[in-house]
Amino acid sequence: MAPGAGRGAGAAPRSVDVARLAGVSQKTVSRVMNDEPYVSEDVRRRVLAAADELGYRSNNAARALASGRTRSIGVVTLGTALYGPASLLMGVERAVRDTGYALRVVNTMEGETAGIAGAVGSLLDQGVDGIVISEPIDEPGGAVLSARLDVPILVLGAPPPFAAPHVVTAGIVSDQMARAATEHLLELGHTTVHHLAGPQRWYSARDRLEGWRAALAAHDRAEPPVVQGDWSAASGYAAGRELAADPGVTAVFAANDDMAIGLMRALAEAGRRVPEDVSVVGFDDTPVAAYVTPPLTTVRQPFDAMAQDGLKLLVHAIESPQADPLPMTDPPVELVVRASSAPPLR
Amino acid sequence: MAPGAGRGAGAAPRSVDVARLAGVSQKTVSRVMNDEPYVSEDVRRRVLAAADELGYRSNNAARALASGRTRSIGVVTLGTALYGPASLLMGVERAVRDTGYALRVVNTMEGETAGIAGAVGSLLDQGVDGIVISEPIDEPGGAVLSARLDVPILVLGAPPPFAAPHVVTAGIVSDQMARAATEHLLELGHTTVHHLAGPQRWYSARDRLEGWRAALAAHDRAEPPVVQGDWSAASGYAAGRELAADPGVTAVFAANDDMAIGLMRALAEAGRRVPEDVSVVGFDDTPVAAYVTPPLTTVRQPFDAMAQDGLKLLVHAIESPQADPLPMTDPPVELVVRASSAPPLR
DNA sequence: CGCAGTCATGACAGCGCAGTCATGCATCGG
DNA sequence: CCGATGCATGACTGCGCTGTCATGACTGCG
Repeated sequence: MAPGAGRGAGAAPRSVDVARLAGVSQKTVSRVMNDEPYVSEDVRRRVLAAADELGYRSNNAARALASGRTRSIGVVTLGTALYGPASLLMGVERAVRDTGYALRVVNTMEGETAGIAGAVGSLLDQGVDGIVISEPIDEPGGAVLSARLDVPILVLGAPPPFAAPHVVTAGIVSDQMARAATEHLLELGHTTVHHLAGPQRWYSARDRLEGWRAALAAHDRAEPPVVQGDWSAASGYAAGRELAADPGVTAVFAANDDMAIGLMRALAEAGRRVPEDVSVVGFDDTPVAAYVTPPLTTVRQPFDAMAQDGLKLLVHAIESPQADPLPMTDPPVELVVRASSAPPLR
Repeated sequence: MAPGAGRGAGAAPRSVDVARLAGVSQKTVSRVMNDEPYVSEDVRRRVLAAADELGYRSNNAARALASGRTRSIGVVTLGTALYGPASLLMGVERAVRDTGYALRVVNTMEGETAGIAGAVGSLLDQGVDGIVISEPIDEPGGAVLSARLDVPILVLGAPPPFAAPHVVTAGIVSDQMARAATEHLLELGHTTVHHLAGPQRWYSARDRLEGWRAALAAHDRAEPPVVQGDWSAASGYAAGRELAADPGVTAVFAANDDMAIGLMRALAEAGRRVPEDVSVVGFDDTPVAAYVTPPLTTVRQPFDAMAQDGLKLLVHAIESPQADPLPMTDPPVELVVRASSAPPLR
């Protein structure tokens, strides 16, 4: 920084420049900018006018340094365009913006070395007041968080994959939804329901598996072997070729819509009609679910509500560190029945 | 800030703490942390060991304040989970991370008052070294950027919707791809090709329209009326009911896969077979495109490559403000031919 | 009328880092 | 053998803001 450089015309205006123009002290400008009390209306107006004239924007770095708070929240997501995670991320962005915080994003990829803990670390390096971990997955070696974790963490869609203080969780409703989906098929008259599961490293996949299992148990049904997929339509297709060969399969609950779509294609190719021969239920209600052949019965998740509820908790934890955590409300779930599920032919 | 509070055990360590432990000056710690030259190997090791022992992380706000750079890049996206924009956002995240910058995200929603200019403003408030605008749309009143825009901007997937200095653009290849898709249908022997367009506020929608138009013109074909959709499968379905009623329609190029899927469903319901009666080509190659009925011929966009190329330009503009802009390389495009397109029956 | 209380404002310091410059020590060439 | 050069390091300062405290003006009340 050249000491005698003066401040060229290009330099961004600072609060003292505004202060000078408004004829007040720099501190008063700060008061106005932060909506602090004890500023007369007259002064407030003058300061705002001066700020506007100069095109003043307060310097965030300086504010963060002086106040010790960055007013930003970091999000860790899995770097995938899958409908569920992507929708949840959009919901989080909206919810964060509503709270007045800024958003920083770090993705992790499956199989990446640093993983979730690395992503959290990079957010802490950047300086955030809180962290959201969206749909975490299990990682090899387990996620070990920095011991000096001093910001609250919200884990969305799963119980935290690690032990840490200040952790709140929201939006664990998959199992109830999965159970509802399975029971829908049982109530249609199917003897049992097969499950096309997501990758078991994902909590949401395990959760849906549990919901399916609970529904079968509640109705005293035998539990057929689980078929594994990886969320992709391709894996659903592969699973479908297997299931199509088994005439005992009359109903399948897939852990997401993409797999359900791949599954239906394999069934069609094998000459098994949906829903006459096999009923299929998906999960997510992706935008195309209603328009594939046949239209897919599926479960709609309230991503926005989950994100909003969760962020309320997080912001509460940030701004009232001492207070008790807020109670969770379960967001509304919806089973959308379409043509892919029907009573079995007899 | 309590003056006499001392620094409790809970306080985050600062560079002077590291310096004290390593027996060097605070400035030397700064040198080591920033990989500056003129530090002996011995000292470097001692400092790193001390930092590790204390769990030191440099304070980003202080660094930004002292250096005048935040080392972060802001992204403005449309807040949608649509496959295309979401994939591009993921690509941008990865590319930003590769450059060593942090990422801040602000969404805009269609119809939101603040719009793109507001999102850019909020990023400038936060302090970013560069801005990426991903798939901008036209806004009512036009986007007027702050006159005091002093950071470079990268517009991804469109020419900038506003005039501003320091703007670079990348990834405008939709029209070529759309043209290729249309020509694929013409070469199969179709007399003409109908177009199911995206919302015309989106540049990418207009671009695909232009490509389609160019292909028809190059082959001296009449240009049938354009059908309007909004990217959704529902709008594709609505358009499909219209098109199905017209026996002259034998080939349709849809501006994205979701609309193509809705379209195919409407055709099926109307008793028009795909591809025997009507060929359909989509755009995006969403994960389910290969598994719908029939599997969809579509165009695959190189989102990651677009993001990486674009960010290379942006970082160059950030770090070498004087230098000429880097040349653009066109990323690879791919037409994926599947069963939804075939020669017309005669 | 005098004192306490409230409101409105300013002076000052310090947040934790990087930039600038000074300094001390080793190395080299003539 | 001595000045010129290069390397390694430290002292000091300031980035632009917020927190704390001091100060003065104004209000109400006994």
